[in-house]
Amino acid sequence: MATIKEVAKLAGVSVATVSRVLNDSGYVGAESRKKVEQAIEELEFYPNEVARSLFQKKSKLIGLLLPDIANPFFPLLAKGAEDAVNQLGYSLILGNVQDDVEKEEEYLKIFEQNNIAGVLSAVQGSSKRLKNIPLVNLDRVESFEQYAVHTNDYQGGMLAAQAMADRDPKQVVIMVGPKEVPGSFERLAGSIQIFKERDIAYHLFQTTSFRLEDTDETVELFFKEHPNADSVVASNDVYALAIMREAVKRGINIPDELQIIGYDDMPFSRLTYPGLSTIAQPAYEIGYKGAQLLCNCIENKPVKTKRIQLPVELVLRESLREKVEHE
Amino acid sequence: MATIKEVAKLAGVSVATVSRVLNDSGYVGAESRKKVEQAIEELEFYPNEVARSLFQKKSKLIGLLLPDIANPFFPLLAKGAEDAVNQLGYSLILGNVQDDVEKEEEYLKIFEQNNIAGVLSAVQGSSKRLKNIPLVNLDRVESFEQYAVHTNDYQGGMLAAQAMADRDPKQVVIMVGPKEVPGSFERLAGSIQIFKERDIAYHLFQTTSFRLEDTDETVELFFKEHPNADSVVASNDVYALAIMREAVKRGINIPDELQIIGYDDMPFSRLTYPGLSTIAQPAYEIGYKGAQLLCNCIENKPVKTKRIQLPVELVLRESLREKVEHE
DNA sequence: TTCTATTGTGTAACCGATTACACAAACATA
DNA sequence: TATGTTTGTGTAATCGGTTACACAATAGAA
Repeated sequence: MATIKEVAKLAGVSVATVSRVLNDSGYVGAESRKKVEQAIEELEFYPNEVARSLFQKKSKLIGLLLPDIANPFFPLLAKGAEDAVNQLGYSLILGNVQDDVEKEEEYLKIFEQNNIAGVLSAVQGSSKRLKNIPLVNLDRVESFEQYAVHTNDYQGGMLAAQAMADRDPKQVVIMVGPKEVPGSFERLAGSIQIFKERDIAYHLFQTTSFRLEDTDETVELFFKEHPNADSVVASNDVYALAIMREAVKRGINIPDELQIIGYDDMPFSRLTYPGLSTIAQPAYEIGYKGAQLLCNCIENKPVKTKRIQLPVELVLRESLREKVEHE
Repeated sequence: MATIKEVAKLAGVSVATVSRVLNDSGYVGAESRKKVEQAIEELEFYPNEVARSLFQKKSKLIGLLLPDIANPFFPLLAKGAEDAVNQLGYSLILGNVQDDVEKEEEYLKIFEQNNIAGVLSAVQGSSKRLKNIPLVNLDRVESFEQYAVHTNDYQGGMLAAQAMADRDPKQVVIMVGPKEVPGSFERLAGSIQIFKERDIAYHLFQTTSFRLEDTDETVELFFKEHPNADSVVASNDVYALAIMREAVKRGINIPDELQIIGYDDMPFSRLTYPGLSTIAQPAYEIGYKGAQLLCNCIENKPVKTKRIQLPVELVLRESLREKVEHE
């Protein structure tokens, strides 16, 4: 890789002039500019970001913290973030945290060591150690002063419950996501409100993690605790599908004997039959908008709102029964 | 963030001594070492990787090139890579290439600009521009001199075809993956060998991409071209599930009227019912082993084999009929 | 014409680490 | 005791950029 010195030499100017051409800063004569551009072309020069980053104390790298990239919600989010970030001249350092606080801390340290320009975080407490590094929370909201892109979990919980309530549920079970996930509580509250309003009884089933490895166990437990469930509001699509599978396996007809609604609208939720009805979360958008917001912060551009709320949406497929009118 | 200078001052030594303590290099007196360690502790100092990287012309970052992170094969691979790399003190820069050659080139440039230590690539031609940067190909094999971790696609193709051939297929259709994906051809060859040996007729159906967005279109085309297919060897799980869904929707019984086998064993392939029979690719392992191999190259450690081949495995679920013996 | 403002360019310090080299002290060996 | 080796430490150069500052040349204003 050629350096700025070599370019300067070939162009017959000083490194300062080359740098000015590169950054379009300060005054550069037409003559010099041309010579420098030619030299750059000839040497196929492109500046070393490490050197730049050292001086500026700020790199073109953005840290992306994910709870678990194997959870199908996050690749989509990552893709959105990557697209946005890439368009704006940044790149992502991937921090897969596996719901492990230590690993999260470790990554925040690594980020700092690399003069990261900002952090996109879909995990809990990332804000602590970072001093002057902008951070945007994705999906999960920490506190109200922080930047965040998220969805209305309360509304999502309501939508799911509403869809269920409209379909003559007999034995409702609401799966509640892990306590540490702030959204879980909101969703639950939304669902409960609807069921209370409609005067429909419900049971709760607490899941302890969103990790893909734990589904089998959880599903087994679910059927043990709620063998007569006829209407399930699941905490995400993975659990919904897992329950659906187990149900079909047991010869329970979906949706006649057991109807179910998921949460997220994972890409593969429409690949099953019966297709999973679910609350669609705009994972890609969350990543994309979050990255845009972060880049605006990084570059001190005016930011309209610190918090962007994206809508969720009911997606009806075959896992819910026909809607009962006049209720 | 404290610097090495501040540590030196607090400890009453020179920066060189601090550096020696940090890197356990050269001679350091017991007295000095203790003072430095105390200062480090007191200032919560950790070295700036950017400065280190500038001098060494080599960072602790590894580039990860993926064709499409939304394709569920790759998050798993990424997770494996991340786990390994992280254990060895490196971090990943995510390069999601979207099957776009330009974006790939762009990322390779970005990687160079960041003094990347090495590249893990699951995309085609990444080797061109890199001069002295080690690269390990994941899943896809380019040429025989290159480092790679991959599976035996030929064998995979055979396994899939064998499973099918053992189950009294009447109308076989083999879905062939995109031509650009080297493995596709191998798998096809493996499958064809089996069907030829068994004297079973088959049709081919060419898919043009592995991108998640294109499934609907492809499945529609598939049923138009092969309405009477009774045994499908799919090019991956996503297509297999998509076809299964469409079939069930059309009232075609799985597996009695149409049996199907996928490829990959995605996490959600076991969440459907009927569960998808498939050829399991060790995506996580590919990433993990690939990252280990790369790190060994980077650190000039002895490498036993340039190419690691991992086994694939037939996973039987409900999408295939019962095996017919005595054939 | 003279003075100031604008334009153009180079020199050198700087970012925060690593390390070659010089030098001194302590130790071992002859 | 003289000499060589090992140990310990600091100074300064270096990595590849950016930019403050100095200075010169030119243009414009008075």
